[in-house]
Amino acid sequence: MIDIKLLRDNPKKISENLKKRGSKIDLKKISLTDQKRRKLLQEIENLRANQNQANQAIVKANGQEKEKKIMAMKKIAEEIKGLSPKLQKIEDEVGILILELPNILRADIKLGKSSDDNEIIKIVGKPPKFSAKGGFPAKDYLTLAKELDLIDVERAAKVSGSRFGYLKNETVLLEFALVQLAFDILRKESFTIMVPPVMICGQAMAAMGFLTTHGQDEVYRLEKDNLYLVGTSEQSIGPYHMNEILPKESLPLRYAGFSTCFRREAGSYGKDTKGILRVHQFDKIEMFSFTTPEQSDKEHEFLLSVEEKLMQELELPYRVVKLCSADTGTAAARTYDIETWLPSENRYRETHSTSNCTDYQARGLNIRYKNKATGKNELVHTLNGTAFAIARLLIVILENYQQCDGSILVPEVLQKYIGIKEIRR
RNA sequence: GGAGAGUUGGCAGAGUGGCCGAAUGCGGCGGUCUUGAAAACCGUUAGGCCCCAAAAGGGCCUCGGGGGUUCGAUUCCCUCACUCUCCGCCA
Repeated sequence: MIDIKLLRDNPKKISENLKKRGSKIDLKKISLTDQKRRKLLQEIENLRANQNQANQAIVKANGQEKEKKIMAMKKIAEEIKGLSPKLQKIEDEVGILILELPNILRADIKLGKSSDDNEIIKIVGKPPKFSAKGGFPAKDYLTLAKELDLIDVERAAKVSGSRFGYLKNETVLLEFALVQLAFDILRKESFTIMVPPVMICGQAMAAMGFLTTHGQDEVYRLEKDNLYLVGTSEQSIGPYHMNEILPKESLPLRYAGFSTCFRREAGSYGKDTKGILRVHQFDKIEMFSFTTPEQSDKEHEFLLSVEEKLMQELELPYRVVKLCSADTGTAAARTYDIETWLPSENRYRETHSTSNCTDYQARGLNIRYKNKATGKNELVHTLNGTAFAIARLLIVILENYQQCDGSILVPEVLQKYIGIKEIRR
């Protein structure tokens, strides 16, 4: 969440930010509710101050006088009891409204209306030219997977419904090879690797910025146990340091988590319905950093560079895109996507995303560090980035590494992990 | 799933209705002493919110979370969460 004080001190900054993002949130309503809240809070605090003073007097008094004073206090106690639920209600209201406000965009974010306005930062590698090179048209990954018995979505539909898949045979080997490659590289870059919980409590989910009215539709909730399934391990790594004050020397603090990710994909009916590009369940390795405010932009570039390194190791053609104002997610102040070439669609598709969430998540999580210069505890910045979203990586590997004879080469860097050089039947 | 015990500051650990944001010890920070260090001694050491343009200052809240009893709750009651021990079940 953003700092509610900003609503008082610099509401213009917020309204301009909302405008850039194309958001229609009613700022006035939040502002008025907050004013009401503070007024009521003052009232109650004054009454409590009275009460506290009077209680001191009661301690010292005796006999009849004590009785008298106690009787007098009953009225104030009643008054406070009457006001408290009102305050509670209005605080809840403000709490919900403030969660809707998106993070303040970084100054370098380009104004835009949709993903069409995203900036292409760079293009690395060349898309393979199938018809020219091998004299054959590129098959899409589902065709390849069917021919080679690598992915089964038909039977998954029977067992689980739409948007699920079984990985089979070499795709399973490839998954674990990708995991090993990622962890090998990330450990060298001082990430602490982890396998985090995939079920988290509501407080953690809300603090990470995923329980907005809009976001709620996207997450699975386990009603009986009041737990949420994570849509990315970012959601369980961020809260790892909830309510802690981190030693400044430890920053930047880097984690990389492997987890299954669960997404309802509520708003995406009809979009990417085939195959495993957009599924309810997939595995992913996610990077996550805690930094000081000064470090975070540099760390963002670092996370992007790690993503690129991983892609270059696999020798996949990709481009880097900086999302425009309208396409940047609620919690993020800046987001870069990596889009990898997908031959069957003859275009780049998103495989990675890295965001600087500045203090937006840290505020809700209450994660701080001691700033020695000011002597105060200040909020850290949090950043996240995809190392490998396995399902999508499998797709781009299968398609980009396909051969004219229908087999698929295993990227060289992965061969040592699985002991085979190609997939063929 | 059943039975029991617990949850207090950075840590350990007192406190069983008001003088308790909280004894004491350890740790941390600063100082004295010392060429330097250790020891000893002295001092200091939680967080959040509100008012105030800011500073100064003032106020409120927090003893696992929430609720209740009471003029007043760390202390009594209810409830939830978590931790530990034993039994059952289980990979």
